[in-house]
Amino acid sequence: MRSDVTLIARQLLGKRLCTRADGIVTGGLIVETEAYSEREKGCHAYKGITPRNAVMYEEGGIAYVYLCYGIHEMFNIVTNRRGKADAVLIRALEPVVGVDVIMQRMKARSEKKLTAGPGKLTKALGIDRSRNGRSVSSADLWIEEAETPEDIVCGPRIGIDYAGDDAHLPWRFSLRDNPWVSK
DNA sequence: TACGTGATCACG
DNA sequence: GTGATCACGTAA
Repeated sequence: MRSDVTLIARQLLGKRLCTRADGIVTGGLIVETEAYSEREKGCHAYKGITPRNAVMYEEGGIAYVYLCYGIHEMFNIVTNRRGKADAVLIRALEPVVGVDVIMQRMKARSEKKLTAGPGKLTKALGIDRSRNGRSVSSADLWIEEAETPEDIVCGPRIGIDYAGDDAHLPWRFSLRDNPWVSK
């Protein structure tokens, strides 16, 4: 293993995720993540490789973006070595860079809850499936060191009841009491 | 709590 | 081809 996906999910908290979309830079602090691994039933790669999940099997450091419920783009970071399908879903951000643009994209008047949820933050940062398989260390999509989290909490992942026992794994991580964490 | 929404995948 | 399902968000 390159590194355990749950460790990487924790380490991503507090970092700043930025994109350039339509020539505009927006970004936010990562405050909530979830880990997924091919060895548990919550993961898209549990039953093996398919056209959709193929990028999860690539060398880590690229994006896995897919459409969920026909509406929402979901943004993950692939984390393991080639052939080992692990990924971290980014579930919530605290908006920091280009907040005015983010508010326009979200058609919001208040900054509240702009990016609290995996489907919302992709819209806010202009991430869609065209980013699938692209590096997360590029001029259009990158991660910066920012804050060192003081208090991380974990719990079961959201929306994966189909995973049976694995739905109870405490693989969701967030910053304690952070107001930008999703419901 | 209910449902929109359309890609995806396991069938045949 | 077809149909069930889905790592959500919003309205109510």
